[in-house]
Amino acid sequence: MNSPAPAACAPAPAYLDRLNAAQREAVEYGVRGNAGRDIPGPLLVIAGAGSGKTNTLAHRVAHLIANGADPGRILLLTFSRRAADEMGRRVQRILAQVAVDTPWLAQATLQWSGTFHGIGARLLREYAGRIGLDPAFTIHDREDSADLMNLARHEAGLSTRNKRFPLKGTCLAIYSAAVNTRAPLAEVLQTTFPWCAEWEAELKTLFRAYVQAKQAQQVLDYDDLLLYWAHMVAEPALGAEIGGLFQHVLVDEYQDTNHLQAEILLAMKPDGRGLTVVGDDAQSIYAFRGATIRNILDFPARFEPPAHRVTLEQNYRSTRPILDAANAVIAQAAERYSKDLWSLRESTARPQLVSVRDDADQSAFVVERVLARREQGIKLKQQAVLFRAASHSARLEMELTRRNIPFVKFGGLKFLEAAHVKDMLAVLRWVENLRDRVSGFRVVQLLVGIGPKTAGKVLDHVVAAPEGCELLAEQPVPEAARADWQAFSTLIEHLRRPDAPWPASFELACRWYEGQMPRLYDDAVVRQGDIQQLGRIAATYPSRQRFLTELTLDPPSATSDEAGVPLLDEDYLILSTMHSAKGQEWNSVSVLNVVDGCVPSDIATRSSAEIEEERRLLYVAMTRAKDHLELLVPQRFYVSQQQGMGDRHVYAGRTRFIPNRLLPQFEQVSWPEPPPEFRGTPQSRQAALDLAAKMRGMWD
DNA sequence: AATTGGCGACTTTTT
DNA sequence: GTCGCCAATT
Repeated sequence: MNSPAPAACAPAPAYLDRLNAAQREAVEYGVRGNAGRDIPGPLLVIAGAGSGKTNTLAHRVAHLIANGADPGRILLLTFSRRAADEMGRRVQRILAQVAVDTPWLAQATLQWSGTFHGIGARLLREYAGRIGLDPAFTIHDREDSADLMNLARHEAGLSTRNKRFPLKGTCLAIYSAAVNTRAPLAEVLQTTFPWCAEWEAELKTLFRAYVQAKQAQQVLDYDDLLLYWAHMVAEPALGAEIGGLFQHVLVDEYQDTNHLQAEILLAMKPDGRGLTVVGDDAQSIYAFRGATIRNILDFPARFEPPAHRVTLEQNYRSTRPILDAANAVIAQAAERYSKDLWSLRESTARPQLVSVRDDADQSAFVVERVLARREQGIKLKQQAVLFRAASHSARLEMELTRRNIPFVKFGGLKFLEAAHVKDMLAVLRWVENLRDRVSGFRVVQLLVGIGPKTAGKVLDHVVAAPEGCELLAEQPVPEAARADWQAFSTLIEHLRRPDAPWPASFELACRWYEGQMPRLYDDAVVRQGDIQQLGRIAATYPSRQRFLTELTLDPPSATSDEAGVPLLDEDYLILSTMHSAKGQEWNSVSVLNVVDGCVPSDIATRSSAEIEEERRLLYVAMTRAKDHLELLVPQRFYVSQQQGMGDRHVYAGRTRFIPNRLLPQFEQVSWPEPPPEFRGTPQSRQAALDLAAKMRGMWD
């Protein structure tokens, strides 16, 4: 290695100067310039909101590489693909600065960075042969998995009971919760799905059938990517081999990992050497997905000696009044968190608590303020509107569209759930894996004259056929469908050839499907736009398999009002669910519907654990703001549909997370402001308002 | 056997 | 406004 190892007395590299003491400790812990032979012990970094977490992690990765670690043997696990990309960019930027004396460093790129699920998929394909898995397995997204669960549910005769059996989505949620928390079914039912507890035995049977179906069809669901990975590395020999691929494993957002993910890490790095985890227990918001705060709290004690712990408490993001308000909200949590955040960014502007009449006024207010701030030079991209559920922004979206303000919405995305997009993907997935029954069932029924019965027969024949000669053309389809079937089977056979070019074969499939669309959908023209959009995405992947895998694991995270990804240099407002806002920051943040029943969501107030998670969610939303924060409190809150068929409007109060004694942290605002000439009691205002004008108007 | 029409139940957050 | 299931119709 031609990199000069820094001597003990050499001045610290310049890139470390920008860090504060705690950040620097986190970056330098256990890193010694000896070409990476000495692997540091386990490290836990508790990084408060806005404390430079991403930057610190990126610096640690760069520092490891600069000190001789092999970039190809660093595994970086992030929460989303977007976070992985951002981290990669930052590491490269830092290395480029270091590389003045050591040019080879500038070439270093991370080979293994991505989400747990993405990395799992990649490892499973590489090790498929060793664990009895077909390397061409396809991956089901949540809806596909639910469909397969439904198939199993019908076959097990569970759909026609006198008593209603849980629906497919619920069954899958129960299954997933059991897998991800590694808890026995009875316990999961008891704690999370008490209303389904009576079905324990039937559910067990169903899950057994579901697993069998997946295996027969060579498909994996999201949970399998973790589950197979965990079982693979639990095998001592394989665990050591796969763990040994990586000198360093760094995990971001560790507070939102689940039991299964922790198991994977421990199996790969049993003594914790080379392991770094970063997170914030106050920002844990994915318990509904099996994440547990215990992972981060119990991390140090899992090792002997315990993991080293560094806490980043200085917040660089928010002004002091914003941080004070956020701290006050989280301080009321039942559990005391492990740090106190502080900021040096002075400001006299407190966050605003804005009282508006209803949804319409809320949207009008937000639009007005967003435009006003843009006038002051704050770009739309630097402003975000956050909300609890994707549907809460509907009214605002209408208003923005009406006033021609471009926006991009993150979270709650339905692009891949639209029927026509699913059709098209099912074609490709069936081509990839003819045993995939969910895809096949969908595709075959696209033809005229073929329904569930024929489709079932066809799929049985395909599976029964000897490997490699499925002879699609000779399937038992009714006379009426014969001609269409010929064209269709030729297409599929053609696409299945190993030398079928990509993305040209997408176009081919697309042309066939577009032929079916007018018959299937009244609004085929609109839907064709989506299919073309899909084609553009497909063209950015090197192969059909990569396209299918990565689209399932990392679906497009945003939609804009107009079809098509907005140009990067275009300015647009950010709309996002609070969950999708994780890890982001904006100059100004508006939070919609800060109302009880919404935050906390009234569906999530069954247990105190759920309420605590909602509190953290509000905390996450508030701490996204740098300079401006406004929380909107509509007095009349529109509820789209609730079980009780009461009013569609609910008069809800301000969220319970901001009780009266917290009010001094906020500036309280009413909107619309009463016009100056009518300032006074509400009664006098109204009395003065109408009558006088009407009297005069009578004689005009 | 496929398709169409109608009725009832449900509607968080996401890899 | 939508999804899933069932009965009537082609």
